[in-house]
Amino acid sequence: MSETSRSLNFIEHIIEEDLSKGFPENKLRFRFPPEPNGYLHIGHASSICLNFGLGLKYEAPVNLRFDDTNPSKEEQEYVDAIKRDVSWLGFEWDTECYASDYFQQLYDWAIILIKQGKAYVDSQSSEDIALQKGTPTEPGKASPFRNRSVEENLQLFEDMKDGKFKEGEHVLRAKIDMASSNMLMRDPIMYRILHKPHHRTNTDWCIYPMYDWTHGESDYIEQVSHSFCTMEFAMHRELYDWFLDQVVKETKVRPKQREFARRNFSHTVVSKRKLLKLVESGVVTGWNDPRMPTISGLRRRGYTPESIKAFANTIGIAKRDNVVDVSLLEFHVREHLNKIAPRVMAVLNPLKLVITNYPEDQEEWLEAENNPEDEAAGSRKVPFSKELYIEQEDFREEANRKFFRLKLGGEVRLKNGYIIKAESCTKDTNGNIIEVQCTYDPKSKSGSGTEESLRKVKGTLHWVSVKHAIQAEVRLYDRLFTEETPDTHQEKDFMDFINPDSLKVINAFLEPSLASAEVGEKFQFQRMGYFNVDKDSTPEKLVFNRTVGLRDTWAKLQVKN
RNA sequence: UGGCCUAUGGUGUAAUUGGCAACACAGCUGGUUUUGGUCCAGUCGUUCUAGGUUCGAGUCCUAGUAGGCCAACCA
Repeated sequence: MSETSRSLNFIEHIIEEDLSKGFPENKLRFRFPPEPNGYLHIGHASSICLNFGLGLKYEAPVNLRFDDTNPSKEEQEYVDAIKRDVSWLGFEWDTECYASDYFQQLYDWAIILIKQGKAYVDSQSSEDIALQKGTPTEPGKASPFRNRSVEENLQLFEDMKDGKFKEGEHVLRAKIDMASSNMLMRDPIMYRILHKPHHRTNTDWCIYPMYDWTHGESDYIEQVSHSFCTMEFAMHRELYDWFLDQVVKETKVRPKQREFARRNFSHTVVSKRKLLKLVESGVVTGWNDPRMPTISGLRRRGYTPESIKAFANTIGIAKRDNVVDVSLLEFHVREHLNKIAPRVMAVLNPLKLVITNYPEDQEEWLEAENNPEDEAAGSRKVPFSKELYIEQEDFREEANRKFFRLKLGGEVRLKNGYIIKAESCTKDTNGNIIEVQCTYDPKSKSGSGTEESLRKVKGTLHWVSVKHAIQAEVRLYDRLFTEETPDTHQEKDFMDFINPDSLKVINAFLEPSLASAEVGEKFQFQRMGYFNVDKDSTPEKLVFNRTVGLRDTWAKLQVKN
């Protein structure tokens, strides 16, 4: 689809309208402003694609700005992870910025506000301040310190900065309107004292600016034209504008905040607080656990940047509440992986198959196509012999016509190999089938062109030669939560809905070509799904993650019956 | 009981700004296929409610209903 024919989302409409009203296109500038207090998740991917996508569309710079005003939650590890994730998605930021770079400017502006009588030092406890704030239906009451003299405010604020007070002793507040229907306008706090080292400014500061005082001014300093954030900040816009009013010069671009709805996804949570809890409680192995909806988790799971970006484009951007079904994300990985992933054969649940009329010591290396979707992918050889593994689910003693797989007396093709017929099977003392005996038609070899090779049989099975197979650990993932919306129940905690079977580790048998597979490499295990090599993998012990299964109409039929 | 935001198929978004409600996913039915994959064809189903303006309303107005957000020295 061409860029020009695509319909615009409401954000693009806003930009187009500004442009048509005369805003110069070369002054367009955007930013992606994460707080480095956790890893980026799939919801952030939407925001990243929005902002950087806009940058690409209008050839405008996009800054990566870390909103690092709270040293008690923020860490360098998160900064590094965020940069890695944005880059991995394929975006390039214009300037790497930090709100902490603006601490001095913010401080200087705060002094001006104090001098203008628009800010004051409040020396009450946070409890008292909260009490005076009123409620949504009742106006707040003025602080007894609201009318301190400018001189006193200046002195106190300087002393705050100089570390003469303990945490919580004083705060700097903007003097706005204690009766505003918008609670955020009731003299919001601009600075608090925090005797904590910051990951960038270390102990240079012991007063830290609050979000509202920082964000709009940072946008202004960077000359960001359009500042997009999620809906929960809608009420903050009035304050954003008020703070901007105090500093803007008409010769410069005045940033405009607009809000869009955050993305919710079925069967998972997307809130850094909740994701942190999953990490800290040990439910998952870390922020990059393949079950996590984080960008690092998806990357490790085997998702591609292309698939995530295509997904983000498809779900678009709007203002209403939403729950995006994971199947849409899965569709996009399958779509991409189908085009690029080499096909290989791997047996996840082995059942031994013995070809009774195949010579004991014979082996053949059969030609196998690497990717039917990509001729350039070429082909490889896979070893065939008398004893093979097939999937347990692919054999039944008896079955109806709907079962296209192997059954006693029935025929099936072994992918890239021969047509076989099941003759008998043996069971253990518990009645479990442990081996199937079959015969093969030597003339039916795939690609040989013989009449027999052209015969149509309904089923085709993947297989692996027992003697040539290599073993690997395979990690099968399922959704992390059993509930579609685990965090929307009033009485239950989202942790109550954790799926105990979200990870299943098995030992699988793979065709030998996989021995040299490298970390991150992606494959389609034919008829099984898409898999990639996990970072835990070593040449001695391969480890694969299942990214996503294939679309499985057979499984659907089974569920119905 | 205050303020702000939102409401279009099962899900997510569109609708040339007042002019035949469209796209993708999911579902269902067939076809092709040496992957029950891919691909192809078909099918299902929608403007929260009630009024109003208009030749004409998803779009504008009024009232209602439902959902989300707001009383952190978090962002």
